[in-house]
Amino acid sequence: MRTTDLRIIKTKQALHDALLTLLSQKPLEQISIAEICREAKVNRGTFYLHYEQKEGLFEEYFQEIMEDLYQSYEEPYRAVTTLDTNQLDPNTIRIFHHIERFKMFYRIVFSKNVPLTYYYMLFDGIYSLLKRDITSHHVHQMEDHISIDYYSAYQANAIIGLIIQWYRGDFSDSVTMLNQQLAAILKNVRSGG
Amino acid sequence: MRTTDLRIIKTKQALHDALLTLLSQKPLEQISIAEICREAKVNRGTFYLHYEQKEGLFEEYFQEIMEDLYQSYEEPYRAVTTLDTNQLDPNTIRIFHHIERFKMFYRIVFSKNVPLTYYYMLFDGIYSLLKRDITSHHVHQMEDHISIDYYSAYQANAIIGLIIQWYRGDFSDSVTMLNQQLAAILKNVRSGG
DNA sequence: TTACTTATTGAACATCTGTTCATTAAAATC
DNA sequence: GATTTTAATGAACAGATGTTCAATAAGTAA
Repeated sequence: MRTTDLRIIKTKQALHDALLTLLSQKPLEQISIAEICREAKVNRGTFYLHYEQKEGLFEEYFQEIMEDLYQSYEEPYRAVTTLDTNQLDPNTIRIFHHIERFKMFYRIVFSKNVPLTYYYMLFDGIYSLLKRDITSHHVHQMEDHISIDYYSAYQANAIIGLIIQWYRGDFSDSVTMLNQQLAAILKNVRSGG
Repeated sequence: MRTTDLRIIKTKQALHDALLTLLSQKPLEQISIAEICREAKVNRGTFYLHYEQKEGLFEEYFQEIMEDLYQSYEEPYRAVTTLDTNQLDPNTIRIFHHIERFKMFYRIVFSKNVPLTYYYMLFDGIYSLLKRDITSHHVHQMEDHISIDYYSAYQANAIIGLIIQWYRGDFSDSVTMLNQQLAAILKNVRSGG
């Protein structure tokens, strides 16, 4: 099962394409493994050679999306002009652009019947980005008995809380609005709300 | 389908009991609907008359757990003695006792392969408790352009972030530790960490 | 008790799941 | 190009899913 084998690459590509095609027609939970295999013209047994569930296949896409999240986070911050009130955590704030860009994807990730796995993938992504920053920039200012792991989990999931709220309003609020909300919350809480 | 019909009550009770029995033997994802029905001595078609998935059955238990959460939140705060550094949000802090009490349950709720539904049930529970408090106590001190909905979602999910971290360490940290972490984080962030 | 209402049953159906295995064929390696 | 390695196939399996339907029995109401 070396991943460089051309047969494996072809099979996976066919399954990827089939999943994308089907996802444009119906939600993930209504797509069966058998259906994906029919569409991909791949034997069903072959599917189980590479994945355990259709979710595993979906996860491979998610990895690519997470790559974009990391890059969004790294890239220099530009749209500061709209936010006059603060310059806090511009890094954090870029996350909403990423979500917006892949909102079709995140509509799946946040839907009720999907397994928690995807949630954790997003959580882990944001968590590790924040943890890196917290470790390097904030640790010297922090209460010394705060666990960095708990603190990072707290902050990462708080942001996802905003995203959940955003998702539940079908992403109808603008990215700017989300940025402002986060900025205002951080500012408010610091000044002792 | 009136819920007072004795036949319905008996059927649901049998399914509940069967689920509990099976949950003591294996995780939810390994339990099939057919298995539950065999154990409950209820026709499989009858199951579908009341629920769509086994998750729906599990949800009914969750409602009871949520009742306990609400009561935990309401009940007078007692264990303040361990927390000398602050008196902030004692209400919030009582949540960890509740999680601890039902940790067997929450091990299921936070496991990877379970649908997001349960997460949302917990989220909605904490969200509505916080929102009520935020609306009644904090609104006059808050930045006026902060949406209470976003703010509540932020705070509620932040707390769940701590719980996720706790869960991932198999709940080995003490409730006191969690209380201290939350208190320290809130204190830290307020003083401008 | 009787008559009415409706939840439950069992059977059947097409489809899906997860797994196994010998066979085939496509790659990698020499 | 020949040989070796191994991925993919097709067929078959027991069991699960989700749905339908007429028959039954358990409940409600008079």
